Amino acid sequence: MSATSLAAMLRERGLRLTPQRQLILEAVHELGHATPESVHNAVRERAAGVNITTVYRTLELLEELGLVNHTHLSHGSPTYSSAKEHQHVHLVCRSCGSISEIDPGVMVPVTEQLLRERAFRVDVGHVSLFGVCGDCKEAE
Amino acid sequence: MSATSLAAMLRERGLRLTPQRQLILEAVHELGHATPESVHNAVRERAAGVNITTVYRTLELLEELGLVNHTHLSHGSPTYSSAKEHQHVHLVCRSCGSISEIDPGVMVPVTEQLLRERAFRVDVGHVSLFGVCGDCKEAE
DNA sequence: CTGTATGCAAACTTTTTGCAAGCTA
DNA sequence: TAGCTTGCAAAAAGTTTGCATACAG
Repeated sequence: MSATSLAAMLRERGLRLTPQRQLILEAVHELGHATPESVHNAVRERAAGVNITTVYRTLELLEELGLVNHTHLSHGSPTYSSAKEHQHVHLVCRSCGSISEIDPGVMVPVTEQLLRERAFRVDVGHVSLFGVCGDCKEAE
Repeated sequence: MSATSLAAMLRERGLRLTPQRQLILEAVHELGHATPESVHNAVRERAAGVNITTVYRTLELLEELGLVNHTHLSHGSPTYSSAKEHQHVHLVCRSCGSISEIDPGVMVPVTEQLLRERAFRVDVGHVSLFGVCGDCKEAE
């Protein structure tokens, strides 16, 4: 996402491009799995004064624009990630808490069936699958 | 889930069967999609003194025992449901907020592939798929 | 200039923790 | 009786809101 295209998307809605919005979007890209708090920390390294409130408001805005998605990977805070760059499905181990990313291609059979049978269009960038990973399964 | 089998599962771990634990488990069964708050309300109709703290602690316990699962259907509170009775996958429309349940069979291709290729065992009772439902898609 | 965006502070909601008293086994 | 459980209160975490100031266009 370049600054100019972000600016264009904002302007289409009568909204403005601000340093905060650029920095927050960049932070989500760089962090990969970003909670509001981790975004806040990352942004403050570059611009000390940015407020957590602005982070919340901007993440919501970026999600409306379709630039980021959020999902719940564990208890507590939501996790945001870039919508455009390499979408992925999360595998969350409920035993050791590890999070891995897999190619969303694995979901194709499901998404096609749901589209066909229920006219439901799954947002693949939003999928988290919970379960037990190989390492923890051995240890059981 | 009968009271006696709950009692047995608890005793195996040196834990105790209490009225609160029975009521909370029953409430999850009856409610289907139960937030901690809705469980609290349901339980208080039968036993006024039960504290929200106990609801949180008990839901966590019941999840450890494998009797309930939780998932995040939207922003905010987690949603608990019975693990044993008819497992289902949730379809959550991010446009109108509607939640529908589908047969977990739709996930079989995915779960089998992940088990085969990554030794990851998906907990199907825990899956929520976000996207846009047919009605909202028409309206776009 | 106009009106959107931000920072600040405070309120709110949800969840967790510590501890004394109560109750199950 | 022993020690697991509960209720209560307070703290902690996470999120939202109102408003005056700052700033993008």
